[in-house]
Amino acid sequence: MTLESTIQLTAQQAITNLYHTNLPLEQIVLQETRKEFEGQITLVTFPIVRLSKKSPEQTGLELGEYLQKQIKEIAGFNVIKGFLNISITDSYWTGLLEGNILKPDYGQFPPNGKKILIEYSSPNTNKPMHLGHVRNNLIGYAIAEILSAYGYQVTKANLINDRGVHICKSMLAWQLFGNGETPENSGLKGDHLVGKYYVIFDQAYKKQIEELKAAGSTEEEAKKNAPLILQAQDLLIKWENGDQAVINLWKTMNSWVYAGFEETYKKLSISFDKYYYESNTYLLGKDLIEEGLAKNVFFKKPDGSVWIDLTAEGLDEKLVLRADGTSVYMTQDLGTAQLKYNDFQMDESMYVVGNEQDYHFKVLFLILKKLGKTWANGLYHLSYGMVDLPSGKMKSREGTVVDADDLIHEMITTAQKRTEELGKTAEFSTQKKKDLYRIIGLGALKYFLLKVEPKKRLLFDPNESIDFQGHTGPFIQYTYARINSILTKASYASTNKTKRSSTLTIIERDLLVLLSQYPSIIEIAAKEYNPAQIANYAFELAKCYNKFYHEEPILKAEDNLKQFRLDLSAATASVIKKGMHLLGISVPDSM
RNA sequence: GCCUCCAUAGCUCAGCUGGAUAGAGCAACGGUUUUCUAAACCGUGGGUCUCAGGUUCGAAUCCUGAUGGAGGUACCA
Repeated sequence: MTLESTIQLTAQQAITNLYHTNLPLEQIVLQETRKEFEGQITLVTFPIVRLSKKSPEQTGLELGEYLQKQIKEIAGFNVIKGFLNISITDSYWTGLLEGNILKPDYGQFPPNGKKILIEYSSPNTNKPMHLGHVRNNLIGYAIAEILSAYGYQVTKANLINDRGVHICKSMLAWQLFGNGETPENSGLKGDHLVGKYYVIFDQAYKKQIEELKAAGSTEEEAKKNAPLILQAQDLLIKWENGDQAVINLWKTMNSWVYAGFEETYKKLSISFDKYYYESNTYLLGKDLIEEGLAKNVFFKKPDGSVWIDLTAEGLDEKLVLRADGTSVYMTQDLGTAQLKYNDFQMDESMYVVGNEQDYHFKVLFLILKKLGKTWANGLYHLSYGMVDLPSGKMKSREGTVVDADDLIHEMITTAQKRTEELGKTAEFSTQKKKDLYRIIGLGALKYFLLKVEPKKRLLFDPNESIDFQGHTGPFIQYTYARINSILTKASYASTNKTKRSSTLTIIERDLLVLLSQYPSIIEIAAKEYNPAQIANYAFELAKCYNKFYHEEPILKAEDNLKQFRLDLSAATASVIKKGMHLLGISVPDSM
């Protein structure tokens, strides 16, 4: 049991004994004591005043005395208005170091027996990834790590959108204009090569539309009748019919894209346990349509199309199967949801997908519930905000995208430049430098994207480089490197007993209090599905350590104190490393 | 039209199960290096928490409405 819950329970007991009434536990509010007051834990006594029928001050005093008598870790208290500020003994805080914080599994919750499947990334194979995908990848990966630390058994899945008319557009453009270009003979990364033809298609298509309009067609007719779009649609039909030549081309071009994606994932240290391919799942779901018709969840319109009426839920009617019997997005997703459940029997299934699809997922989950799928209650859409540029939304076809590979490269280059300017790495080996620049550059990028709550939209200005100072990844990495340097110089080894002869300094205690909060931060991040909680905590911790580092000598302290401060430093380094690891960010030994 | 989400310092963001004087970083200005890594630390200035009501001992936080912004509302995905 944590000290906080002990205080809560004892306070509840105190209310029963002193005032002869009961107060539910959740109404006993504890918060961190604000810096300007003495104490570490504060009990808000306003809600209790109406039970005690005494002034807030008197109530606070009575509760404080009761708590101090019952709980040996309480060293003292003070009352200011409706706030009972409780001071905890130094030995409690120092005891946490060896007892908890320095243990290798600090922050790892025991298994909770629940399985969760997290689908994220889910790229299309017609173009390379951009900054929006990077945000998706990082959020998905971080959530997987956080939930894993919280005790879930996590499976990371990637559903690749590898078929459809958009893929055929790239294929067609390559056939028409490619002249046999391959990643090998052009030196282009596979996904970029395919993306290039996607853009070429679009340009040529637009040109045809203009020509048709000039010849008297309406915009709509032109879009529909342009030869290129007809050819692309023809290609899709051939693909669906298994035309060998088309399938071969599709396989070849997709293999280029996969090689490209793997490279990007590797650079981002993103990984998956399970891949689904839409080419294997796009026909699923039709049996669920039959099931829904039989259960009268769906209805058929005269033209044969199948719908669900959600007007009672405040939504619209939604198409689930086309009149010609072919699937729509919803059909596939229904089938894929069932497939995932058949594969894993998970308790929860998460989709990390942008907020532009909020409505789709609302409907998807609702339909599955209406179909009577009990597992549908475990479905969750982790909806995140779009990454916008100052000019607005990124659009692949208009070239207003921040390319993932370009950005990663730029970040690493910038990291190199900054580091060399500081001149600290002169004697590093070439390999060590290379690793370091990668760690710092990616640390800056990942932190930048993860420190913002997922649901909020994110503004990225390509003209303003991502910071390396202040509230950034490199700041935290630097703090780690600094600690590592001290520990190395001291040939640090953890002892079994951390003793602190004199009283703790304020900053030492602040640091210990922060360190003690790490597990509860993980819990909050896991419950909120919010990696930004971890990111902001790591920053607070690093900031607090830097202050400590400036205020107190470590290596020059006398033996007992020195060992304590080394333990404190080691604990901080360990928590920083773990926290950053949850975000997929590495920390360097020196920088 | 209807639905959903967002609005906090010049900029980027924390804080939101209601609690003390609303916090960081960047940018601006000033200071700290014979001392463990200055990617650091300390200080100054900067706020009608979009607006208007309501709930209450207490509202940035909850409720209602308005305004502004984003997204959705396709036999696209």
